[in-house]
Amino acid sequence: MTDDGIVRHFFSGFIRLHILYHAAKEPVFGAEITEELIHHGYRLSQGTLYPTLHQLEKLGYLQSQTRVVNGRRRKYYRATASGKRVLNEARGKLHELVAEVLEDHNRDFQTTRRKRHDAGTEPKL
Amino acid sequence: MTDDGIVRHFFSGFIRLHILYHAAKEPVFGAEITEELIHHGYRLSQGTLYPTLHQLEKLGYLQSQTRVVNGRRRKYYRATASGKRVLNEARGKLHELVAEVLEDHNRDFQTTRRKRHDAGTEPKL
DNA sequence: GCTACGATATCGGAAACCGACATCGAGATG
DNA sequence: CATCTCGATGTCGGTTTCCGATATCGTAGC
Repeated sequence: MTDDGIVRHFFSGFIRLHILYHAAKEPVFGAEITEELIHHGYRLSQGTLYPTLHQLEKLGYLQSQTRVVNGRRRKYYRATASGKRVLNEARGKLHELVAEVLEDHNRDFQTTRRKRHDAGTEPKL
Repeated sequence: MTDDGIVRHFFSGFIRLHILYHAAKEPVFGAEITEELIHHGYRLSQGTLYPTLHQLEKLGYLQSQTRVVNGRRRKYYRATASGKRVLNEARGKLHELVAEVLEDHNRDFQTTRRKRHDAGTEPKL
C-alpha cells in the first residue's frame, strides 16, 4: 500500500478542484465535502478542510451562507464568478495533463525539448 | 490570465505528476523540466523545483544519475518502480477528477439562477 | 590559473499542512 | 430552562512546503 501521508502532496490541488467544482454546481458544506472526498479515495482532516474553505473564501473563489438544517448549523459554500474562472483555467491544465499522462502512452515525446541543440548526446538508460 | 501567484496551490500536484510522468518515460533533468512546465503554462522557480526533485528522490520515486553533456553537469532523473506505482495511482484519481470536472462542463452556469428556489430549505445534494 | 555560463543547490521568511483538541448551537430530555 | 447530545465548524502548534534571491558547482576555452 502506498503511504497516503506522502502521496498527499500530489493531490491537494485535486481536492481543491473537487471542492470548487461542487461549489460551482450547488451549495455545499464542509462535512458533506469530507464524505464526498472520502468516496473518491482522499482523506482530508478537518484541520485542513476548514482552513482551506476559509482561504478560498478569502481569495474570493467561494462565498458562504449559514443555514440551519435538521437542527444543525451548516455553512454552505458556492463558487463565485472568480472561482468559476479559476475552475475553467484548471480545466485547461487538467486537459493537458490528461493528454500527457493518460492518453498518448504510445506516442513520441513531442514537446519543446527538441529545441535544445544538444540532442544527440542524451543518455539512453 | 488569472493571477498565477494565487492559483498555484491548485497545481503543485499537477506539476509533480508532469515530472513523474516524464521521468517514467525517459531521463530528464531540472532545467529541461522547467522549460517543459513553462510550455504548459506553469511557472516553477528553481527554489521550488530542485527541493522537489530532492524530495521525490528521497521518497524513492525518482533516482538520479549525473552526466556531463556539452561541458555541462546535468543530473538526470528517472522514475523508479515505486514512482511508477504512484503515477498509476494518480492516473486513477485523475480519471475520476476528469469525469467530474470535465465531462458535464455545460451545466455549470445555469446553477447560478437557483438562488430563490432553495431559500430556507435544504439544498439538494 | 581564471572567466564564462549552464545547471544545480541553499537560505530564510512566509504560508500551508494536519492530527488533536476546542467550541458552537439547535433540538431533545426531563 | 438547564443540561446533554451530536453534527458541524473552528483553532493550535509543530512540521513541512513554497519560492525569490542568492550562492555554488563544474567543464570548456583561454
